[in-house]
Amino acid sequence: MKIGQVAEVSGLPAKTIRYYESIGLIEPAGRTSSGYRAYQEKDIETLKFIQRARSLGFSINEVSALLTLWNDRNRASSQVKELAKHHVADMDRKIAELQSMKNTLSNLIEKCQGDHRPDCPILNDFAQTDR
Amino acid sequence: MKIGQVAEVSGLPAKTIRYYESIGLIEPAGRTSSGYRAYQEKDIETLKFIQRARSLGFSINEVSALLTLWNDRNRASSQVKELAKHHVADMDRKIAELQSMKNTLSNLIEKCQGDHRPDCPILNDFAQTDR
DNA sequence: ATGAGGCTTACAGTTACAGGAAGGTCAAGC
DNA sequence: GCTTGACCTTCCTGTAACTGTAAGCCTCAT
Repeated sequence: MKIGQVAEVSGLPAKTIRYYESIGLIEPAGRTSSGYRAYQEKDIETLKFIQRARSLGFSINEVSALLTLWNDRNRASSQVKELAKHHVADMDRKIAELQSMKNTLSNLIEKCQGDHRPDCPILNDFAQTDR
Repeated sequence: MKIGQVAEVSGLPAKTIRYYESIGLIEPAGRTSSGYRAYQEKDIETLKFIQRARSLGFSINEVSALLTLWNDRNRASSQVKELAKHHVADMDRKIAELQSMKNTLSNLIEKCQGDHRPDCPILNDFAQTDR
């Protein structure tokens, strides 16, 4: 299979697949006689695995760790669980931060008339020096 | 005031202040005879404004727009409100995305024993080819 | 054999800075 | 007068995870 088809079935852009190879996340693919990348079933499964993990927000480094665990028949499931829990904790932190920023800004928006007049509580708040 | 003190009162690292100058977000600061940046009260207010806007998650580009609006005595408050609402919508999207990823992963985590045994529903799910 | 579309590499651009090197400046202390 | 240490300067590199673009092969159908 050539990279274009692999891109379709894996859900990852061809460009991204080449990138993953370039940073060493995946093994260099085999090549046809003319130099095109040639993928095996196993490679495609790996790329699908990566796509799935990335879509859940794991970083490339985390995905790399997950791949290692996946390929280690004897790993303890606790290792995977720990990694996943860390990631959930990260997401929780980000959600809380976004929520807090959103709440603050929403409050300011409510106070702003939003008409043709220049007076704006949002800008006034940003400009407030004593907070 | 020199950049170090400005960093303290504005809450922005000196490095960041220089960076903002380099990308044109703020006007180049004045200089002392020996070449150090010298800041006026107005500059400091601007930097505080930027810090506040950035802390609410506005991008540099958005902050730039906000600064322009702030300096335009005749802008309509509706312009500011629109910009802010866009940003809240962005944050809402991000929150929803994170929440969805978190829910999916949390479900998988619950199913994983997390003990010394290798069997792991999380990895199994990632490896699932038919989804 | 020719044209379309897929593949190749390589390099630049994105966002918002942080780290570090090499060197100039300033105030205080001996 | 000199040194020391803190602060300042510019310049370059690195980060995360790609995306865009250019210039040039390869393949296949007509």
